[in-house]
Amino acid sequence: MNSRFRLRDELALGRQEMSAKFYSSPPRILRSSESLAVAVGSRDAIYHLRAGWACRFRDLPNGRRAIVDIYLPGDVIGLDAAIRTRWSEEVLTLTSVTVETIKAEDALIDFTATHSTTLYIIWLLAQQQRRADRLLAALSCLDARGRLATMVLDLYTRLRRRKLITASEYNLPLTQIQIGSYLGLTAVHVNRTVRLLRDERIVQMEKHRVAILDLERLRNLAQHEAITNAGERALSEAAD
Amino acid sequence: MNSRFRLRDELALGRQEMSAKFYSSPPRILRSSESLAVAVGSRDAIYHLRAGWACRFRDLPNGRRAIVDIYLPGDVIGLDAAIRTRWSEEVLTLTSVTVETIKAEDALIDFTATHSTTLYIIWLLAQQQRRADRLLAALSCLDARGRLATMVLDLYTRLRRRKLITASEYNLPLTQIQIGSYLGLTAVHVNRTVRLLRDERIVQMEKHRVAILDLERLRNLAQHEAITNAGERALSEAAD
DNA sequence: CGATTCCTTGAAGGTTGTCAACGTTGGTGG
DNA sequence: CCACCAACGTTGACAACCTTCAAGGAATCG
Repeated sequence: MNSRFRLRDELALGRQEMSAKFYSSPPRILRSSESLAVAVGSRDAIYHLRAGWACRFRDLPNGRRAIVDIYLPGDVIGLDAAIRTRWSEEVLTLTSVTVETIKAEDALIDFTATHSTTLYIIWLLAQQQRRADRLLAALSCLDARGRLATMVLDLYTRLRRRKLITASEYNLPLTQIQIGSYLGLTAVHVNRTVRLLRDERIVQMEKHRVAILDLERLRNLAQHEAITNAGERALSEAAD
Repeated sequence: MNSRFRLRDELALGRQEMSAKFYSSPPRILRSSESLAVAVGSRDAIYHLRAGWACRFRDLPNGRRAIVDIYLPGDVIGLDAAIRTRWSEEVLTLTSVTVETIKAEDALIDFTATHSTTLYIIWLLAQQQRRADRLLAALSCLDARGRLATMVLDLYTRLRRRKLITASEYNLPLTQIQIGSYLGLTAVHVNRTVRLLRDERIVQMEKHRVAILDLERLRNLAQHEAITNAGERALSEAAD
């Protein structure tokens, strides 16, 4: 139990230290729909998203695109890319964005020199994996309604945890085409499903604005069990 | 360029050091279809799979199961779980298995004390993320044939890279139900798709035995571009 | 050698994709 | 300020893919 709290403190410390490192670099402002790598001019860089949204995607030869992750303000991008062997993925801004940048090679050596930042990096990578697993389960097991519910709920939870919103309403800067790429659906069917959820008075989505009307039914659709262990939630929030 | 090779060496070193740490623990033998956490009696442990296959999955309240990752001999399991906040996932053996185990709390502190093992951990986590991303893209963009092709090709590549096979043929200890859970399909449809690929003389699958008959068409189905950069492949193999 | 699990196959129905057309919005330049 | 253009959103009809249900056969394990 004791080591739990020590871990919590280490992570919080690691986050602060990392934040400080990023803060010493000049922030850059990017427009919407820009490629991070192209805009910054380097492929091996680590980014700290200070404001705005971004996404990581994969283009297939057949012309389809899969969005594999969505980044919110506060997220760190490219930690794994620094070591990643090949690069079949890119990061695109979804809104105009403010990022702090560090050259990957310097950064990784730098970060791993300190124990707390090392742990924080591992924690960040684990979080990212967790997001991927959740999306994977949704794509694998749920129909369009369930997937959309999962996305709405996930983003809601992340925004709330980070105190970027307080109400059950937020801005979603994704086109229906992009939502489709994220959920493995066509834009047409996303449209139909959005209408469905609105008619059922579960979620209202229009003009990049999302309002959750019935959180319980939304959780149910997303097959998301809402059991929360207070102690572990504290850990998860400590470093966020 | 120079730092590339230094990184390669660091990773190889980290792998050796970690291997040695695992080697000092008594190996355990588990039967097929056992839960790792239950069998070992601890939830927060890190495993080194010395022999056999395993998988990580997520059960949804509606009774469906999503297999989110497959582990092969040589894989390290549970690195992220050590720090992971909650545990909605479990690991199940697919065959009888030999594992080396380390208590997570000790291990993480131990591993992150050395720079090379730290880098190796990050590399392992990045690899795992990469697998998840590939699967995500397959589920999102491909139909049943494409997904099955992706799985067959992925496992083939991993086994080959690790020198566990040399021919284009290998043992696949998954039932069609499990393949379905992995690819987001029903067992019935997996069955039909297997037949399809066999009739087209692309892949032969029967009795847990896979034989690739036409690698090029398989790559095509999986929408997998086969560009390989020699230098980066060397990096990827160094630590594998 | 039961008994269970897994594989296999057919028929029917549901979900999602495709195609096509039109309305809406937002940005740009005349 | 308006006109234009290019995305994006919306809707309907139809086809394709996949699931469900059902039942029988094969394999595996105690």
